[in-house]
Amino acid sequence: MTTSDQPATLRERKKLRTRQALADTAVTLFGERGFDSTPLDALLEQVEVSRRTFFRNFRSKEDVALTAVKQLWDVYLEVLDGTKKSGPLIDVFLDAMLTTLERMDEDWYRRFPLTLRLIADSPALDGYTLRHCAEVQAEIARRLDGQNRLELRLLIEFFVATWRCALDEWLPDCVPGELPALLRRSCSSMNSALSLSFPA
Amino acid sequence: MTTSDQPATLRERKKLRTRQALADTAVTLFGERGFDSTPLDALLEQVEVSRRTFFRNFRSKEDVALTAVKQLWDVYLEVLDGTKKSGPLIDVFLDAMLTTLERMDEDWYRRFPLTLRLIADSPALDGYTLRHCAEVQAEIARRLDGQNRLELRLLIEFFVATWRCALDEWLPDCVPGELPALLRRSCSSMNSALSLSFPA
DNA sequence: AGAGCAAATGCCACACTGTGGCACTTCGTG
DNA sequence: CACGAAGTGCCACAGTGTGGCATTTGCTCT
Repeated sequence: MTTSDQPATLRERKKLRTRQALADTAVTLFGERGFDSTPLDALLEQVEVSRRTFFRNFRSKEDVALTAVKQLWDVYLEVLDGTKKSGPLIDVFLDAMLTTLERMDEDWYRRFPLTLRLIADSPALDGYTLRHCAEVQAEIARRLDGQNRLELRLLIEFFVATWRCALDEWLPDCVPGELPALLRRSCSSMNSALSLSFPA
Repeated sequence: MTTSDQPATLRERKKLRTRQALADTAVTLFGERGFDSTPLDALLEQVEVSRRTFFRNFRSKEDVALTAVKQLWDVYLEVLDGTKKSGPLIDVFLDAMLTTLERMDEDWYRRFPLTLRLIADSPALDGYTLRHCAEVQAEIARRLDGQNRLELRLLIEFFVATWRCALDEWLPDCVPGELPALLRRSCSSMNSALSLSFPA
């Protein structure tokens, strides 16, 4: 479960509520009408906030649509920080993601698949997501900063790529319980992928 | 050297010239004033074409800035098609890229580093590039479509990621002759990256 | 409880990207 | 030389994102 620390002040709670309302309405509204073909104004009208307010809460139209993705990686970085990093790094990365998936709540498992479908349908959104992944990867590298930077960088790239492959296989059905197994399977295929020969 | 097949008709040559002028001026102009902070109008004014004409030649402002990147991958796909695909697939991918690098002409080696710096300075451009890479990867997968799709997909992801890592190391100096060696080194680090342990 | 303060919001205007319609020029072709 | 087609320019418009400024709303201190 995600730690939902409620802010004390009423003002902050109110702001958080509009943030959630925007993110929540975004995935459903964009899901119904398409991300590219839905004007931002449609979202603003439905949530009843002004453009000014929206852009104080989110950087862009893409940003609000990808809230679920960002939440995942935020939790992932937290989990990674609280992990004793020993043994094969790939296992560290994998275990951290499995733990992260356990921590996400039910509502997230409702919004995340919707978000993935938005991404699959919109190249612009996909590019934005990939860029976000790149930032997360840089952040991971920064926190683990060791000697062999090239190999570390490569491993991080490989892991995130493997994660995205697992998501692609998960996408059609999006049964929450199946995702960990798919991720494990992808990770266990990494080595044999490298030694793949042609023809098969 | 890139195959510069000149179109017979005068009209097509003219159109091609404006295309090249736009792409060429774009990298230098954006390089001087920054991609995000340079209005498209500045480019149009310098090349003396209307917006209408520009958007018939390029999909977006990002598109014209990334011409060199697209050219690289276009050639890469050609080379890959003309390669006898046998043995370890990773070597096939690597060799194809080495061949591709040999085929690019001098002017490309002037524009490509400029483009990389643009990308490094602009998140939006970076996202667009990553998205383009994803499309290329899908295209590669389509052409090799074999049995074990997951592992093939993984390998392609890994290779392109490794290529991008090599580019990052190449970026500071951008000496054309050094790129192949950097790419070889990155590729030869792939296996050890997977078995990386912590602490180092 | 009331006054003052700071944060959040809404409204307005603007810059920039990208698209579609339409007229005009220019090139290719009979 | 004339006709058709491709290319181009001009114009207007939708949509995204930003900044200024007044107003409201919640917080805090007396």
